[in-house]
Amino acid sequence: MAVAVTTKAKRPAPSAKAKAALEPVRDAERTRQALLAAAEIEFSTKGLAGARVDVIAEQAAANKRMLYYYFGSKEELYVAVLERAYGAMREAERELNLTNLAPLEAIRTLVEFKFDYCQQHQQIIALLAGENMLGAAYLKRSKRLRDMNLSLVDVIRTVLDAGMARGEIKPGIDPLHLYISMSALSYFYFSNSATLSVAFARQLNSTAERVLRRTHAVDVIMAFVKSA
Amino acid sequence: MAVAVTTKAKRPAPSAKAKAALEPVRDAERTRQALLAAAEIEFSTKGLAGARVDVIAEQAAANKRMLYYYFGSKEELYVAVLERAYGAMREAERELNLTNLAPLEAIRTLVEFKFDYCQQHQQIIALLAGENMLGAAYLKRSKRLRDMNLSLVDVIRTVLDAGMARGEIKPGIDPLHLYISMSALSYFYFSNSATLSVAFARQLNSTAERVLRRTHAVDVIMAFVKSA
Amino acid sequence: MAVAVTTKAKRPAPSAKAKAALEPVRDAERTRQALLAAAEIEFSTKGLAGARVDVIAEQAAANKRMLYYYFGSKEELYVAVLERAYGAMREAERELNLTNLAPLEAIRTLVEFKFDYCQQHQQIIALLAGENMLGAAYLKRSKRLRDMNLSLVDVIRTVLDAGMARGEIKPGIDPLHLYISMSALSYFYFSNSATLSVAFARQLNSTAERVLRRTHAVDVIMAFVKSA
Amino acid sequence: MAVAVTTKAKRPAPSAKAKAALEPVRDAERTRQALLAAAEIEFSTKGLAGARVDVIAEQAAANKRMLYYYFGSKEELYVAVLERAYGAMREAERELNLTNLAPLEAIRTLVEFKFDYCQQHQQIIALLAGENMLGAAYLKRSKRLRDMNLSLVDVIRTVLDAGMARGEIKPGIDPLHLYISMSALSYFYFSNSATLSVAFARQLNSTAERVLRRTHAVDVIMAFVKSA
DNA sequence: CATGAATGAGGTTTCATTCAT
DNA sequence: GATGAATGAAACCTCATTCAT
Repeated sequence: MAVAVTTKAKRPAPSAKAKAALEPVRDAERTRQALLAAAEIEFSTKGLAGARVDVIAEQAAANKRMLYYYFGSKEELYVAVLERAYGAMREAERELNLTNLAPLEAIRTLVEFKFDYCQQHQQIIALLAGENMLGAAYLKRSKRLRDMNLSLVDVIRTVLDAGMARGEIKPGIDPLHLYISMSALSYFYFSNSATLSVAFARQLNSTAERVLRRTHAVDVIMAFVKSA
Repeated sequence: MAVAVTTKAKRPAPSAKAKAALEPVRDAERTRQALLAAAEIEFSTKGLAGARVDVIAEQAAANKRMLYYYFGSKEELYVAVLERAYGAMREAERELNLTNLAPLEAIRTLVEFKFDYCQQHQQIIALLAGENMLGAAYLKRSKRLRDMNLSLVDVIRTVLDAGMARGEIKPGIDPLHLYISMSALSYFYFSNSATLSVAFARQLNSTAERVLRRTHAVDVIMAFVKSA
Repeated sequence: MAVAVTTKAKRPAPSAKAKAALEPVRDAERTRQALLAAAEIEFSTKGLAGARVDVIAEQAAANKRMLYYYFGSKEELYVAVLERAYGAMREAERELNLTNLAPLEAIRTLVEFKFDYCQQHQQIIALLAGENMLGAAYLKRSKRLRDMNLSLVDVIRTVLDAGMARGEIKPGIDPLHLYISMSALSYFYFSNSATLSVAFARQLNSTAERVLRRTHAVDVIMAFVKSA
Repeated sequence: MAVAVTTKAKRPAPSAKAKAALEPVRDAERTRQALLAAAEIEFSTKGLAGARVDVIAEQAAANKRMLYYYFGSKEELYVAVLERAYGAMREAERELNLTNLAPLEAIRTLVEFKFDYCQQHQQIIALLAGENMLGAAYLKRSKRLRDMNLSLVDVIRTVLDAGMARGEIKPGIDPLHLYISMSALSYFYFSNSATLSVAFARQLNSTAERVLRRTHAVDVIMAFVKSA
C-alpha cells in the first residue's frame, strides 16, 4: 500500500520529451519496486519457504527472469524486502522527535505510534514473525540491517529521566523492556489476531475492537510508568 | 524377518503370546509419538512450507511411509501437532484453578504462568507464529481446536469482579484484552527475541534477562489492574 | 557396451522365488547402473555442460528423480562416470602382466592394448577430452581417482631395464614419456578422427584404416625402443 | 552522447571530419576482434555448451548485443572462432616451405613446428578437443573450413620420396599416418596434460618437462623414418 | 508394521536471444 | 554502433507422495 504510493511519488509523470532525456533507466527502478512490493506481500503471507517466485513475478507484472536480474535469488530478494520494511520502520521511529514532548506525552505518543504503525504495516509483522521463526538468520546476514542501531531506546531513557525529574514517572524502569512491552501490546494483537479470533470466537480485526485495543494499550503503559 | 528382530530388541523379550497381542500397539504409539515430536520441532523451526517430511521421518527414526500411514499427509500431521500443542496449553490453563486465589494473587499467578509456559514451550510460540501467518487456516479447519473454547476469559472476568468488589482492582477492565496483554508481554519477548537481540545487540535469551523480563511483565500488569 | 554386459553378468537370472528372497535391493543396482551407462554416453558425446539430465534419465528408462536419489547432482553423477571409466581403464592396465613377457614383446603388447582399449572404449576418450578442457577439475576432486596411482610406469621402467640388459632396447628412454607416446599414437587417432576425417577428406574410422593405424603405431614405438 | 565521448577517449582526437568517416569502421573491427579473442578463450576453456555469451561480451568489454550484431548467434561466433584458429594453423603449416630442406631436416622441422605450435596455441587444442566431441559438426558445416584442404600431406609425401631416393628414409611410410603421429606426439601431451599430471603426480606443464617432451617427440619420429 | 525404490508435479535458476532507446 | 532491460524456453533440482515387497 504505502509502498505503491512511495513508488509513484518518485516519478512526477514527465512529458514524453523529458522522459527520453532524463530517464536512462527505462523502467528499471519501476520494475525493481514492483518486484519488491509483490515480494513483500508474498513473503509476508507465505513465509520465505512458502513464497513462490512465479507468483511474485506475476504480481509484479514482470518476467520471472527480472527477479534474478535485479536480486540474484529468492533469498536475496527476501533480504531486500526485509531491509526495506525494517529500515522504513526504524526510519519512522527516528522521525518521531519524542524529546520535544512532555515526558508522559512522549510515552503516550510512542505507544500510539507503535499501534498505528502495526496496523498500517501488517506485512512487516508477518515478515518479522517469519524471520524470527528462522532465528533471524537473514537479518543477521544483512550488514545494512545489523547496522540500523535502535537509538530509540536512548530516546526512551531520556524521556524517562525527564519524567522522573518532574516526578511524573516512577523510577527504576528499564527503557529496553519498556520498549519491548510497548511493542508487544500492539504487535501481538495484530500478529496473533487470526488465532485469537478463532480461539475466542470474537472478530478481533473489527474497527471497534481496534479502537478498544489502542486505548487499552495506552492505558496499560501509562498506568505502569506513572509515579504512584 | 530382520524387522521383527530389530523391534524385539527394543525391550525385555516378553512371552511370545503377549508379544503378538500387545507389542504392535505400543510400538505403534511410540512411533506416532516420535513422529509428532519430530514434527513439532521441524514445523516450529521451519514452518509448514519449510518443513521437510524426510527430515521429520529421519528425526523420528521412523520410515517416511509410517508418517503417511499414521497421519495421512504432511498437512494432517501439521494439524495433529497443532492440536496437541494447543490442546496442552489450554489444558494447562484450565488446571490453574485461579478462582481459589485472592484476586490480585490470581492475576499475578496467571501472568507468571504465561511467562513460564512460553519459556518452557517455545516451539508452540513458533508454531502459532506460523499458523498466524497462514491466517489460522488450519486451526480453523480443526474441529477439535475450534471446540476448545477459552473459558479462561470467564475465569478472568470472575477474578476481576471479585477484585473490584474488594476494591483492589479498578473497574472497566475488558477481561479479553487483559488476557491478550498478559499473553503479549511474555509471548512477544520470546517470539521476537531473535530479531530483538540483533536489533539491540543485547542477548535477550540469557537467564538474567529472563528474570528481568518476568518481573517486568508482572509489574506492568499489576500496575494496570490495581485500583488507584 | 561393455558396461551393459558387465551389469547383466551380475545377476544370473534368478527364479521368481529366489528373487523375492535374495534381492533386498529391488532394482536399485540395476537402476544405478542404467543411469551410469546412459550418463557415460551423454557426457562423452556432449560434455558435462552440454549433457542433459533429462536425456540421461530417459535413456536409462529411469525417473529423473532417481538420478538425484542415487548421485545427488549432475556433477556428482559425472564424477561417478569418470571414476568408473577411469578406474576400469587402470584396472585393465594393471591386469596386463607385462613383466611375464619378453621386453620387446611387452612393449608391443602394451601398444596394441592401448590401441584396442581406445577403440573399444571411445567414450572414455571423449570423457577425458572433456575433463581435460576443464583442467581435470573433477578428476582432481575425486579422492578415488587421485588415489589410483599409475604403477604402469614402474612396470614400463622394469621392462625397459630388462630389454637394455638384453641389448634389445636402447638406453636413455624415459618410461613416462614412452607411456605418453604409446597413448598418444592411439588416443589422438580416435579422439581427433572427426576433424581429421574432414580435414583430409578421408574416412579414418573405417576398418581398413584402423588396421593400418594399429600397425603404424606399433611400428613407430618399436622403431624407437629398439637398440640400433 | 556518452558513448561518443568514451570512444573518442581511446585514441588521439582526430579531426571532427575524419572521425565521422573513419572511426566507426576501425572501432567496429576492434570490437569484432575483441569478441573473437574473448570467445576463443571462453570456448576453449568451457566448450561450446559451457561457454557463456555474457562472459564473452564482458571479457571483450563489449555489449552482448554487439555479439549478435556481428556474429548472429553463439554458434556462428563459435564457428568464426574455429575458422580463425584453424585457418591460422593451416596457414602456418603452409608457410613452412619444407621442400627447401633436406628430407630428414624437413621431418625434424615439422615435428618441432607441431610441438611449438601446440605450445603456443593451446586454446586451439582445447577448441579441437571440443569440436571432436561434437563429431566435428561445426567444422563440417563451415564451407571455409572444409575448403582448407591439407596439402601438407602432399608435401610430406614429397619429402618422404626424396628421402627414400637418397636412402635416408625407409620406404613404405604412409604420409597421412606419419602426419597424424607427428601431431599426436605433441598434441596429446598438451591436450591431456591436466589429467596426466594428476594421474602421475608429476607436473607435466613445467618448462623442464616440455624440453624433455619436445626432444622425445623428435626422437620417436626420427627413429621411425630413418632407414635401418 | 516397516522399508527402500520410485514418481510426477512443480520449484528455483539459467540461458541465449531480442526489444526499445 | 551501442546499451540496459526484458523475455520465454528450458535447465537443474526438490518435494510430497505412493508402490512393491
